[in-house]
Amino acid sequence: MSTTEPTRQQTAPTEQPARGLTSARPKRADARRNYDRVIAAARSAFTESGAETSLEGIARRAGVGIGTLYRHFPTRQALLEAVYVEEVERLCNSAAELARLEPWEAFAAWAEGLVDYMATKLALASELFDYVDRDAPVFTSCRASLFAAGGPLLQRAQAAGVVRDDVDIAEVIQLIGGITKIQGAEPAQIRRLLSIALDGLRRHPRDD
Amino acid sequence: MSTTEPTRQQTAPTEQPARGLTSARPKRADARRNYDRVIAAARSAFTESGAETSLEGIARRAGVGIGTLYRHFPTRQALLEAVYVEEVERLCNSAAELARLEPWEAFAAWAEGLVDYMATKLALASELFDYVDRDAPVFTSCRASLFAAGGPLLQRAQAAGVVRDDVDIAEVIQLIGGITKIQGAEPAQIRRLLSIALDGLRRHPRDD
DNA sequence: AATTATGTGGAGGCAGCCTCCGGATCAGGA
DNA sequence: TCCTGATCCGGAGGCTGCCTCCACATAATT
Repeated sequence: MSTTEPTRQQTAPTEQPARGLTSARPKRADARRNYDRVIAAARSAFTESGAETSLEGIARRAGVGIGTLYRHFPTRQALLEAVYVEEVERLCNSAAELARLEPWEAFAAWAEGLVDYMATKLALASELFDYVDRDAPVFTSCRASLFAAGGPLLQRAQAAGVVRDDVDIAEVIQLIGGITKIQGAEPAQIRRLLSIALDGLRRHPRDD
Repeated sequence: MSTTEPTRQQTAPTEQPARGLTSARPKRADARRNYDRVIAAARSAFTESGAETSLEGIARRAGVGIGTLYRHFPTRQALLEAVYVEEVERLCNSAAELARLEPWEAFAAWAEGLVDYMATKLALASELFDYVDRDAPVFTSCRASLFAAGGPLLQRAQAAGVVRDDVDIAEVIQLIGGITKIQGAEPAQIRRLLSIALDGLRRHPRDD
């Protein structure tokens, strides 16, 4: 198990993973305005044209110079991340509400939400999931957020005996990430594939 | 406009899908020699440095001019495909031998072989699977080969009642492809994730 | 209003993609 | 063997996108 030990920090004591993820926003008014403009332009550009969109195009779209874009996001990755992080935060917040459902239902719903969501942001997900477990600074904490959000749901399901207990949230997310990255498949089909994978995770009480 | 659309005549009037996968080889001696050189260089370059390798580098490596490379492979895709096709053919041929095993074992073994194999060729697979179901001329027939090889194994397993029968080979391959594309995971971990997914496909005779 | 810290934007250097065509090379006939 | 047309080679060059750098502009502060 080379990569970061997944089973480690699922429940990490991260206090406000939800807010502190986004890299420090600039302070001056114009800087902040441009920062937001770039993110907005990037989000729509990535969503529409995939992650291949040129950064120069995004800058143009945002009405700023290419230099400004690079000032805020020194790397293509950084920009991808900034956009991605926002989206993930939103997703994580949904986990809280799912706690009301039955263990399995909650877990499955979260997984489905993840895929569903990713389906629309495939461009981002596809590019970013490639860097999971790599030297991704900000992305690591983002992943931690996902863990923190999904981990409890998984553990609850495992405690209830409806999910095999030899998996951790990192693996589940990787599995889902892999399915998410299937391109050329209808959203409905992806959901079906997910349900198959979930079925592999499930453990029927009277089973075995 | 992400990718250019020179997807014109790469295909040519392909006769047989099984053998004619590789695009028509050139006729003149020197041309054919260079064609083979480029493919060889591309294979090792892609395997070593991932699919990001520059075409110019491949041309240099092959000892030919960049123009020559483009003459034979008008598109980056075309080159990727040419290399990929050869590999897939080899994989497909292995399916025949698996027919001796039990239905489930044969099916699972094939799936594992697929992942195993892809793991080494991740660079290729990752890039190419993105184009599944897209306007990929030659690649389509290549996929057909995969279907032809894996389909019977799946059907046999379904007939024996050990695999749920509401899936087809295309979905299975997509599922596996998705898992294959999980990066940052150890081969062993990927195999575990596959086994989970396979478990979702499996149908125990006394189950349900 | 003046000063200073901070931010802007695009020119420019670099690399990779791809096209184009003058010249080299091959194949077949005299 | 030599000639000749068909075929193929290869790299210069145009283009786009990545990223850096810095003279200039603007917000914040005094």
